[in-house]
Amino acid sequence: MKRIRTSPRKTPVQKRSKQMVDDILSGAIRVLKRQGGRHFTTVHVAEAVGISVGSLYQYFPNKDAILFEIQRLEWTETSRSTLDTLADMKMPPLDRLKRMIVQFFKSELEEADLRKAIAETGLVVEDTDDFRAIADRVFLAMLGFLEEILPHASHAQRRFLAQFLSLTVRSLAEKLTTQVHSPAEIQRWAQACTKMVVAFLRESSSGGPLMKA
Amino acid sequence: MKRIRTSPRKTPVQKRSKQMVDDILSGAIRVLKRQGGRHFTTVHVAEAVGISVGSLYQYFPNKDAILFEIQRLEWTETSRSTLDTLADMKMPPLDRLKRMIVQFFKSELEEADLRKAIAETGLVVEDTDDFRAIADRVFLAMLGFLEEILPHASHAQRRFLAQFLSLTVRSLAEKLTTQVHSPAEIQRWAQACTKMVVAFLRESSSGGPLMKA
Amino acid sequence: MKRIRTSPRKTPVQKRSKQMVDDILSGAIRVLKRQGGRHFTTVHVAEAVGISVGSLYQYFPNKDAILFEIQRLEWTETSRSTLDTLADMKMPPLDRLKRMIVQFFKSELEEADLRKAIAETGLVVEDTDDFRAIADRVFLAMLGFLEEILPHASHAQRRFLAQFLSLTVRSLAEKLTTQVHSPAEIQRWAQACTKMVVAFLRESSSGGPLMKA
Amino acid sequence: MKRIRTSPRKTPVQKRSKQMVDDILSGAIRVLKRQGGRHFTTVHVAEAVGISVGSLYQYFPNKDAILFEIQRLEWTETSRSTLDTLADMKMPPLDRLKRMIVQFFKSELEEADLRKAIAETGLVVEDTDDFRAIADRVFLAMLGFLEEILPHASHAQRRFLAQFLSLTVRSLAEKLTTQVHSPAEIQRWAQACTKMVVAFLRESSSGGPLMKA
DNA sequence: AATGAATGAGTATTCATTCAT
DNA sequence: GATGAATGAATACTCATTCAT
Repeated sequence: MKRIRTSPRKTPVQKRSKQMVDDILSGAIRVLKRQGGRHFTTVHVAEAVGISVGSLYQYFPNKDAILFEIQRLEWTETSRSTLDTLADMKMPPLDRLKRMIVQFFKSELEEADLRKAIAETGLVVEDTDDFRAIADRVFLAMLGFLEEILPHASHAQRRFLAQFLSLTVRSLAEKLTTQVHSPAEIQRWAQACTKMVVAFLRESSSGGPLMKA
Repeated sequence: MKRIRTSPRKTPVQKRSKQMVDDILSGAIRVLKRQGGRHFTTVHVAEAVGISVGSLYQYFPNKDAILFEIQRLEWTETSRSTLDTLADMKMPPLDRLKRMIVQFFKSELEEADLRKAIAETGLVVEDTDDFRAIADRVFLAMLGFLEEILPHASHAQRRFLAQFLSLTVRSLAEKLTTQVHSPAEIQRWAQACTKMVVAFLRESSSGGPLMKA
Repeated sequence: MKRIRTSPRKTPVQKRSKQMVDDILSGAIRVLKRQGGRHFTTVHVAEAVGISVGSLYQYFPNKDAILFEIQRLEWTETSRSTLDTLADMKMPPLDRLKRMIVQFFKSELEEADLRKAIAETGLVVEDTDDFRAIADRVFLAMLGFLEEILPHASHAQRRFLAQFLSLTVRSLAEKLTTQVHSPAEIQRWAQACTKMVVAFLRESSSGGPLMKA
Repeated sequence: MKRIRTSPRKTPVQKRSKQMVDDILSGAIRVLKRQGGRHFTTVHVAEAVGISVGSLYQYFPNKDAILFEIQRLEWTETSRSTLDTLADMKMPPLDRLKRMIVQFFKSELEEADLRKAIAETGLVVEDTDDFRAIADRVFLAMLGFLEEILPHASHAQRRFLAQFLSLTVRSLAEKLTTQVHSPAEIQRWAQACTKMVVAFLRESSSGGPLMKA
């Protein structure tokens, strides 16, 4: 089982390197979107960036590392903006939840073709430390949120719910956006998703009060 | 966009051929599970089956067709047993739903490593006629089920719900089983899933009665 | 250098065999014309004939032998009708020559696509006993013709001329018909060819008389 | 109908590349002459050149392109030296014609085995732009020559003659040299060919004067 | 005699990665 | 640091020929 070496050969420190890494990643994304995952080659990427393959390998130890980093960034970015919303105390909890879900679905829609291309690539990253780190962050945010709205639930129950809800929303959004591409439709699904999740939460808080929306 | 040619070059005749096709598929599955999707090659499969590459190509037009067929069979089988449960009139509706979800999660768990290997292969089959045919069958069964338990809902509403629920359950089950492998855990998630879905249905039937569980 | 085994594994004696051989050859010709030389395979031929590959090999020792036989037959047939004309004593000699050339060009035109397909096959047969046998027959006929019209030339001179004229006409006709496909054009070239040949003969007979046309 | 892609994937830069291309071509020619067209494989060529297959493909997009280039170069070279002779105003016209024909036959003799090997390869290039470009150049040169010696002929007549003579000489030389390999014999045939052509030209100029020989 | 499934060597082509310049 | 030519293992697929039934 081929381990994915993710770390760049040499840690990029200077700004120049950071810039280069970014350029490579956007070049790679361009190649993925344009040619699909089956034609994603290092030479293509280097060409798209306007550098040589050799230079590419100065910043990434191998091809998979590039794909991996693209995934990681997308997740990081999506989860960050998503969690910001969830933690935005200016809104009532359920509004935040709803907003977050809609936002998340939209952002998954935007990345749908990229995700498809990465899938064609054969890269599978679900069981990776970096991935789990992000998932953990989401988990914690969700846990915080649940403490807010389900103060009477047991800790264990909230832990489970946090994972359950994250995974449900994420998996549905990912799968959906590979099949449906109309923003209006996506919106509708996001609303249904919200409704379902809320119904579930309400049920789960039975006995205890669910905060009002 | 490379079309997947599914049908064998020559229609295999009789039982002997049927046997051969089955052997190839199980060989292919063995290779996938043992070596992962990245080493799934025609030669490996032929070796695993104990035949020559040439013979392989007598029964499948190309490598993708083998993977495709594995997927198709898995889906067909899973959806069939799943739908049988949903239509089993000996049980009250919500019991059937619950049972179906648990069953579905279990069967996805069994196929988890296979699905991962196929994913590593880079094959993307979501937008394929065969796939959609199966999805349609599931959709219709779900529609029938919803007519039973949500008799007062509009047709359009039921259509949407049918798609929504199918996709939700399927995407959650698939994603979950790539990460969690303990049957007990899976069971727990399946129950939560059921609870969520039922809560959602109850909410959706508000005004009208939801059959008793 | 791979020798071409031309003789069938077992000499076909009965009518049935003769018939079969013919069927195979016409099937092969059909395949050549339809699919071109690059896709000329034994299985295709067998299918076209409506028999099994195994049976094919009952009548021809290998694929090249089929191609070879097609060539041989075409040559035999073309040369036969051609030589008949040359030997048809009812016409004055130069009329026969002219007629023969025109006829030959036409028949090469008809076979042009077949010849192209065979060429794509990579079969080269020029230096083969069977080929030389036919060439010899043509040579002898031409020699006879030259005795008629150049009675005063030396034997050696006539021998050379016989070969020269045969090869000239044949090579021109073959090359021409791979490039020009309009019958009218071919006719025109055949006439020019005749004129050239006659001029040459007249010149070659200088001193002695060239028969009147 | 498979188009032949001639240009290399990437334009090779500078002299170094030019050298490499030349090396590959001579290696390919060596392979063709040594092993014949049936064993002309990319691996063999790479070995003969002393490089890897990968490098081969840096300079030629596919196998056919190599063969094609060999042919093209041979034609270019042969036609060039041939046309130089035909245009060499220091000699009287018919001497130039004679010399050209002899020269052409000799050069075809030298390339005979190469041509045979290429033929065995199954490559058919007659109806290709590059080929026609060369043929056109020959045609124009011949046309110029005919203006010189047949000033009274019509333009149309000269056009036809130019094509006719080119094709006649070329086809005869090619065919002959696949069968006869003695330089003395070739010489003799070239002379006969010249004589025939001149006789034909004389005839064609009847009425008008043909320059003195 | 006929069949056609099985064979497996053969081949073109790709592409991640290295390393001399 | 940058370059990009060179590498060559990897791999899908073909097809002439055989031979058990």
